[in-house]
Amino acid sequence: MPNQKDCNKKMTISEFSRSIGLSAATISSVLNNQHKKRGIAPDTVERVKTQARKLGYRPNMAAKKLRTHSDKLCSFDIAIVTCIEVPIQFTLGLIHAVEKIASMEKYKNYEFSTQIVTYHANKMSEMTGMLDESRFNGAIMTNTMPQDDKYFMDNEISYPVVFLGRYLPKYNCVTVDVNMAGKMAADVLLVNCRCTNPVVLVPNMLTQATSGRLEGFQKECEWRNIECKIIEAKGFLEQDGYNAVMEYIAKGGKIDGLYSIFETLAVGAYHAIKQNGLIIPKDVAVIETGETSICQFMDPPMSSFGLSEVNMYEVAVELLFDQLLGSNERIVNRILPSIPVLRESTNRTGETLKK
Amino acid sequence: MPNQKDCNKKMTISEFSRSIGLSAATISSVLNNQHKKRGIAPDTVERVKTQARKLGYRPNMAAKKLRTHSDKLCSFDIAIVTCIEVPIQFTLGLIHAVEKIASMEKYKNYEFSTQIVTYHANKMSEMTGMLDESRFNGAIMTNTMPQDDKYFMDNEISYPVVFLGRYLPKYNCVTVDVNMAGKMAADVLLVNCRCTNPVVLVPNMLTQATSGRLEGFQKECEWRNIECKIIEAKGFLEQDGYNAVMEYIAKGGKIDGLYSIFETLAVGAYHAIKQNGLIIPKDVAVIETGETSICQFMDPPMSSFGLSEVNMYEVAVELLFDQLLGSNERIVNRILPSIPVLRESTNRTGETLKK
DNA sequence: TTGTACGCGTTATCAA
DNA sequence: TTGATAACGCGTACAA
Repeated sequence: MPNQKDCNKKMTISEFSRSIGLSAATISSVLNNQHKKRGIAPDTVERVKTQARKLGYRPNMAAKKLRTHSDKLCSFDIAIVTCIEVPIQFTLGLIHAVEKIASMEKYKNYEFSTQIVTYHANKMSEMTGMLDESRFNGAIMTNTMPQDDKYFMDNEISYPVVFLGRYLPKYNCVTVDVNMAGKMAADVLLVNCRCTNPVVLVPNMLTQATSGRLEGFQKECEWRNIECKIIEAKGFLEQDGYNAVMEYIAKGGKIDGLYSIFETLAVGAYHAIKQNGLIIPKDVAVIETGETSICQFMDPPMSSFGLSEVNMYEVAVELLFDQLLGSNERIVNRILPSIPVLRESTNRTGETLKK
Repeated sequence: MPNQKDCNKKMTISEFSRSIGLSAATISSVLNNQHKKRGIAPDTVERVKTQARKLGYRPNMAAKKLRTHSDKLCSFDIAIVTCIEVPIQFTLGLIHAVEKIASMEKYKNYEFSTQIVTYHANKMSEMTGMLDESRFNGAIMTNTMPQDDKYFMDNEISYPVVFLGRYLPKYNCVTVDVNMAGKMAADVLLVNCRCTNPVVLVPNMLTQATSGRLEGFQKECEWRNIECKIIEAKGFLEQDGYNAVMEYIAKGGKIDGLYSIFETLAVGAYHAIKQNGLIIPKDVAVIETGETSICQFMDPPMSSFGLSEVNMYEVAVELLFDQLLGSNERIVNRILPSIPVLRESTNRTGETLKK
């Protein structure tokens, strides 16, 4: 009898049963601590436990749940699907949101089990079981890349799904008005700060959200007849933002205003700007996308785009839950406003900003 | 026939079957896009789809997997268990680690499905199914609070589990040498920086890891006969760290060195220190626990404790996987060294630090 | 003290 | 074109 480690197929309780010469019922009761109630002989208990360890037997969860959860409350398996390459702050927000929404009164009779599913950028088509309802009952998709979006448009997901931060006409979406955000960022830099050499800092992979911001920013610059440079970082991390800006300045690139369309990049950019002896906001005004908790603790506090009082994650999760319960048939597209939160990094008038 | 929304019990395909007057097999094939292959009549297909939407029918994943995945490769359900109150950067590292370790050659015949399970601080005892192998085959426990640790010591988890960042004798653990970290932090502040008014900044809830650091720091201060003050923040967030330090200074508290045992708190503390006109490191030297990507981009770059080349998350995940496959019976306790990464925030000699 | 038989909800196969 | 039936792996009531 090979143990689990040497065997591709998952061992079942009946194989276990054969290997030890006891019935499956006996084994089951021992492994679930029911042996006292059932009155199993102490040395049988020991034999079973020892053999379980030796074989590396692990019960099949699907079978176990099927048998056990049947008459319990109604449960759903949901997934948070995210691309592994993007720093997954989003995922955190979603996990918290699931916890919070699930505890709402209206869902008290339901149980939600959350899976995390990761995939590689633009490789969604290589995943199996994403279109059919064969892995989970519902999902929130986030951080998808253009190829992935295309895959979902060319094909059809057959279960409730909410796309977060991107708009795909066929599906439920919760997005922010990214074009508007880009436009407003440009307005802040060009009008408020009177920048003449604005620069946009972007990651090397553009999602629908990030490219929308870039576009909004560029259009506004164009309209105002001001040239706008683009710096492409080699990834999504602080270090990538730092490297990109250092290189740009070293090459003599001009800059008196920076719009970072990804938060972590802005943190690195801040450092690069200061290291070049430039002062924020006097020499370079900075604004970025993604109002997270550290913005106001940067030095100087960094202007950003927030989401007012609405929590994007909670909106997405509640939408998914309602779709799961089957009330809404129609496709929902919620566009949340993107509100600029102006701080010192774009304050060139020297006025004290109200708290 | 009530739809899913009005019914506590989960609707099954046979109820669906009765409600529409078709066999379960027919319904199943339609909902799984097998109707072409099976030659189902077009209007039957339509009827089934319509009814499915009307009823809000969602298949039972456990049953589906049981039937479908049987002869596929061997799969395990694992969980990342984390307390909801703590900002879950740890969770992120774990998710990435699972992705990475699962793709290793030695696990190519296995499939891992990752669940996220959250619970409230010190309320582990109120969770169901955490001791028996009834929800997942294995788990990584992190961010547990003292009461939770006690619960796990008083009871027995019957499946493979790895505790991350805390030491519980009965179980596999991957920890860092927190006492040593606390001691070294004290050495940096007291010896290198010659601080005479060291302060420790702690969150309001102490885990085993955080209290170990505090203890190590305090002991070292005591041994050197220097008094050390403790500031307790009201939570784990930047804002909490900021508030706590502002309040301490406002009350006339002395401070010329700060050890923050939680990273986000340090970010807020930085801001508070600067806002009081104090200069880092000249007036206040700062060091913290948790080498994350933003440390080196703070102004000035912040000293911290890192984990050298070993990735704590990956160690934990690989340990769990190996236990799942049943090779190791013995309990493993891996203590990883905590390496100080000194940057400008503790550099009082004015020397240029090597990169 | 242990084994037998059944059913959980689904899908694949075969029969009609 | 559709329905009946068996089987997936497990837990439990009941029989032995």
